[in-house]
Amino acid sequence: MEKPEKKELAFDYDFLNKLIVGIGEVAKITGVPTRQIRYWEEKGILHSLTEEVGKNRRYDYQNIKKILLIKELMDEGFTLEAAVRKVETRMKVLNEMLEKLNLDSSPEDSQEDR
Amino acid sequence: MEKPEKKELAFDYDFLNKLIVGIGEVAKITGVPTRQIRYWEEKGILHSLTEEVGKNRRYDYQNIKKILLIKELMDEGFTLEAAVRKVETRMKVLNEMLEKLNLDSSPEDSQEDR
DNA sequence: CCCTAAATTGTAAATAATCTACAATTGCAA
DNA sequence: TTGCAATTGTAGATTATTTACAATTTAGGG
Repeated sequence: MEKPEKKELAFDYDFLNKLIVGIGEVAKITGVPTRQIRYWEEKGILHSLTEEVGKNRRYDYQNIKKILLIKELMDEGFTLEAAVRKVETRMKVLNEMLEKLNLDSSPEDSQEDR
Repeated sequence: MEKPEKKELAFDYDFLNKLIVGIGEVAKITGVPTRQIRYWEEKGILHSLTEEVGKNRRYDYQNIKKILLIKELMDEGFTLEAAVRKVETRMKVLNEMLEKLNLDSSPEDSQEDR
């Protein structure tokens, strides 16, 4: 059912987990300007992984995904608040999914071909 | 319409494609210090997506993957050169795979402007 | 041990990117 | 028009990255 090659790429939950990105890259990835990202965060919509105030903001996969989803909805005409409300439930699904996948792959990994 | 939830996470090739990361984040993700990443690049092993000299280096999924693979091999005792040689073939497989997946998933993606 | 080349590391000075905070502007609906 | 949500602008300070030159460590062969 599955080729050995496939495993290599499909899929890198491990990678997604380690993923950390600065605000500039998030802007490039999502198309949402840094200024706007900071604004959303200031409103409590996003929660970046900032270590301490003054230090640069860091975003994980979930954060980036959330930004993308909100942007999509707003492009369709939703207000920020409505978009956030709508995205909230999708994020719950996403989080549960990631959590589940983590449990599967965490116990003892990386004994790959060598 | 076309959104089975499963596809949402599994698998985000689209996301991997847009992914761009700064050198600091790459270091945190891979565990390879920034100084060493620059050294490898200077040797021609890596090719970051730097727009112009003086500007910050940017890395995509393939770059990060390559760094991770090289690091793994070196941790096992390979020299840098040997590790690079070994990784080169794996990267070819990875690239082909990504390319193929791109062809499959690209038509779905719509407006991207702004 | 000595030598050589590979591999890595250190650091200064300049530049790029991000930070916070305060203010201004736009868009829309009542 | 008024009011509020949403966004945008920017100055000045701070953090992160850049290049370049040099020093250090590591592994093998002689």
